[in-house]
Amino acid sequence: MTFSYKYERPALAVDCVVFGLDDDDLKVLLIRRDIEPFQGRWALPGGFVRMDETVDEAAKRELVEETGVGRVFLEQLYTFSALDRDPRERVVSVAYFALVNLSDHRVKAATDAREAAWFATSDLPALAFDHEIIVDKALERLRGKVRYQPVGFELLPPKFTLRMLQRLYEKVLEKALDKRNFRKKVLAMGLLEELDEVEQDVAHRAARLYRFDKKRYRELEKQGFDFEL
Amino acid sequence: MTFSYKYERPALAVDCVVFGLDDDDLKVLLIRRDIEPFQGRWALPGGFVRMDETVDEAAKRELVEETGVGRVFLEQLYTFSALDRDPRERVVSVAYFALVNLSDHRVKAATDAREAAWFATSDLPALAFDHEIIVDKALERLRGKVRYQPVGFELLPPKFTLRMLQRLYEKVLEKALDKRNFRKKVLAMGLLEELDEVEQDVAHRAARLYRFDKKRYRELEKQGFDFEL
DNA sequence: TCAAAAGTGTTAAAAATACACCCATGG
DNA sequence: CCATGGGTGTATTTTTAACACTTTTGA
Repeated sequence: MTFSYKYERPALAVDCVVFGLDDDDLKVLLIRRDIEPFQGRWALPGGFVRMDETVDEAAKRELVEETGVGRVFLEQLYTFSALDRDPRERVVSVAYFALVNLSDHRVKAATDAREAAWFATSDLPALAFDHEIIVDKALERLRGKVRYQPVGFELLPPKFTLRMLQRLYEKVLEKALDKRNFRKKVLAMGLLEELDEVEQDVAHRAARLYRFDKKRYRELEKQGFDFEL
Repeated sequence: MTFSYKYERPALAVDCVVFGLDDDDLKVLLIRRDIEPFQGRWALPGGFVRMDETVDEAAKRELVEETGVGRVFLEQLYTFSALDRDPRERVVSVAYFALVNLSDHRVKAATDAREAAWFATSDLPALAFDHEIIVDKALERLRGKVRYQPVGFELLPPKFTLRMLQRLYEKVLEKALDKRNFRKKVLAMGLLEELDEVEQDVAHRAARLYRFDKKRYRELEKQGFDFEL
């Protein structure tokens, strides 16, 4: 069966830039292509948009299908449409960027049918299509966003130490931050719930755990509060 | 002649939210639809993407064709893909937002073959398709952007008074600003070139004209300078 | 007892805010 | 001469930046 149109149309796809943070680096989730074009190369998870789903839904679906990653922060990034971005035919792709708590997803991605792996943003392999450009755009967006929206927390487990939070900001913004000033500022916002728990299994004094108070943030937001770090 | 594909594909369109500023208000450029669906309703300028152009190019082209607006600030906004956004068939639309100096374009738009007109953002008519949602998204983006990128100048003539600049920020951000503090801050950035000219034909003391120094901005930007107002 | 990171305050500089009057110009 | 907006400075508060030592814990 085929579908006929009066005018020629590009194919429509989605691609997802999934960021995760581990002890060392900010990472991106890639899958290895098992078909041409770019067979064997690493690429962003993605695929074609179906007629019964929005592009948001397509991005979510592809993410689950290809990497097992579900229930994560996912936001539309940019639409890429260079005429030759796919050698087969004209494909316009709506890119998304996602933030996940890497420790939740480390295993899944590695055990999926298709080879999937995390790569440090500072050390990416050659990518298929225009995916390097897409990753660059996503990084730029993440760096801009993290400063005035509380999206960084999506990269951490629900309970985290202030040190983990600071490292996150340092990795994303690529600059060192002063510990005391950072703690002062972040606590002054009143968005962190101080828990009666400390981290486990560390070879030194255990740090207190905190939780991001989403409810409180939404309240403050309504009152015109601007997150800023 | 028709084009056949193995899988069904949505049509791909672009829509442009063109902002202009006049003495009273922030305005949006709309055109009146002369065909169904939504015949007679006001809508955003836009149209279908051709196979030999990127979506950026399509947006530029449609803007010129439908409104005569060319050489303006134009930036991709968001891609809209709700299944029922067009009653005829599935159409995915990449929205753009544009900033123009309204005094340059006031006449052109009005004399074009198709009826085009500027509407205050605070008083829009009922729009075709999901165009109200698109305008809202564009407004949100403009408000966010104007504070940390020098895009506001695109809404002014090349030579402007500080009062005009302040009014721009007040209209876009929807809040009053203190005159002295505003002038201090904006001049302290060192991005305004003070001209040896004053405004003409005003019924009171004429204000000095300034020009935005784009070259200087790009230099500072390279050195890590962040515009902020 | 050592290594590693947790936790904690103060001071100085810079930036943001609040605020009011005289001046120049054209009608 | 009056109405309109142009142009200007200071004091206060708030925010940011710089900076170092003691404590806790597990190995």
